[in-house]
This record gives sequence, C-alpha cells and structure tokens, in this order.
Amino acid sequence: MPELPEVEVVKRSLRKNIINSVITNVLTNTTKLRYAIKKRDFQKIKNCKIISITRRSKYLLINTNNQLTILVHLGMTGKFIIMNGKSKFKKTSFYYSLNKNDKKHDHVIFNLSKNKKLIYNDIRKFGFIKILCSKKIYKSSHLSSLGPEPMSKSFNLKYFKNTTSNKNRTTKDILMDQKIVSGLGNIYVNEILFLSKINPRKKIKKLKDEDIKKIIYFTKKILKRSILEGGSSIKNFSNSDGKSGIFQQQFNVYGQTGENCIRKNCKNYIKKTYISNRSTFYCKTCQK
DNA sequence: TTCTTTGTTCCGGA
DNA sequence: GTCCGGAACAAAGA
Repeated sequence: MPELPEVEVVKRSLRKNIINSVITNVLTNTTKLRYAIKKRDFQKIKNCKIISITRRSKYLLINTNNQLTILVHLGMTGKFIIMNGKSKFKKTSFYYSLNKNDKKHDHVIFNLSKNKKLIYNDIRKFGFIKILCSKKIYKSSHLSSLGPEPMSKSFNLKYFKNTTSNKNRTTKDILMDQKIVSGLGNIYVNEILFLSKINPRKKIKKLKDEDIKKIIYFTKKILKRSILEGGSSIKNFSNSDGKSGIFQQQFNVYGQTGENCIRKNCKNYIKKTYISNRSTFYCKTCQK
C-alpha cells in the first residue's frame, strides 16, 4: 500500500508526465470516496493548468494556475494511471457509467490536453480527492497539525526528545502519530524498529539517546532507499496496465510471521501481535 | 459470514 | 482538562 516513499515516487512521475497539462474535463462514477465528491468543486478545475506538484506527508498537492489545489490521499489502495491517446470516456456529463471494458475501480477521470488522461483508481475507496484553495491548503484540517517530515532536518534528536520525553506511550504508537512525525505508516514503523533493535512496546521515555538516534537514522535511511528503489521500478508508470510504480518490496518483519529472523546467529522467529489495534511484527530476541 | 487492511476520529477510564 | 488505549468507520475481497 502507498506509504511515504510510494507517494514520493508517484509525485515524481506525475511531475514528469502532467506538468503544464490543462484539465479539459473531469468525470467520476461515484458520489464519494472517503469523502463526498463535490461536483461544484470539481467543475472549478476545468481549463486549469497544472503548474506544480508537491508532497506533504502522504498527501499529494497538484497545484493549478488559478489558485486551486487538488489535494489527494491514496488511502490503502489508491493509485494513479496515466494514459495517452484518445479518451474513451466521451460523455460530457460529470457522472459516467462504466462500460464493460472499463476498469471497475477507475473512480475519477481527469481528461487532459494532448489526449492524456489521469485516472484515479481505488479498490477500497479509502483515499480521497478534494479541491481546495491553494493559499489556504496548509491551514486545511488535513495538513495543519502534521509533524515534521521524517526525512527533513527538523526531525532530529532534540525535536524528538522535546516532543516525546514526557509521554507515557509506546515507541511504536509515537512513531505512528502523524502529529509527532508525519508520513510513517504501519509497515515502515515495524521495519524501523526492527533495524533499530527496539521492542515496539518499549515506552518512549525509557529510550536512551542512542536508541532515538538509531530510530532517526534508520527512518531516514529506509525511506530514502525505498524511494530510490521505487524510482527505478517506475518505467511502467504511464502504461495502461495499471502499474503505478508501487512496487513489491521484501520486508524484514512486516508480514513475516513465523519466518526466521534474518539476523545472523539469531534463531528466533518473527512474532505477530497488536499495538493500538495495528498488526505489529517483531523479533523478541533482537528487539529489547 | 467473518476477517483483514489503514488513517482518523471518537469515547471511556484513569 | 489531559492522556492513553481500544473500538469504530470507511469498502471490498478472500
């Protein structure tokens, strides 16, 4: 599922493919994704030119030349597909019906200039698309209370200690909290704690400086590596086969229940438990 | 039919 | 009032 590295890779691909495109029409086959799709808002971006695309946490911001931003969150299963060639969605009505050849979960179609199409596909419909005023975008409820980007310099030892040392929460819970650091999801938090050799249930106030340094180091390292790997596997992004640059990665602990721990000389296996209702994978021997 | 998945929100207890 | 942890919610597929 799309986590921060995947969203970053999607951002870069969109930049390559649709900057300077004009949105000629928008169609949808549903009245809501996570939130209601407001027809009036979507009509406002007709004839707007896409001038820049940025990312904040796991959100994509597609900025247009008339002060409107398309704010996108991919949820669990959201993906973008870019197609070239004449549109098969010729209906002029905002709502279109699926033809039998259409992909079942293509929910929003952005028809672009030069016969391009940007298609938002989302099996679970947990993602969302909103049209917001560009100037107010960072004051919107989605972005206003996000903590620093994990790969930025402001996510450092001093910040981490100042923000969390008085809390009585588990380390995993803290890393999942978007107000403290924004963009980490369940998969990467599991991996970060494994690499840092820290038990996910360990209370944050019991961590030593060295532990926190490890967390910060591995957070940045694994995210950067995943972005690089995603970027190199993204050649198929603009094909019509639905590949969106989201790649399958082999994880050390996530989803590895019962598998042997990968560390040399460790004979234990990966255990699954739940923390704050989230599946949690770890090695009892390596993570203290 | 039940379980799983994520990010966010809500609620109850301390 | 604040903090924390658990439950609920969204949708669809296995």
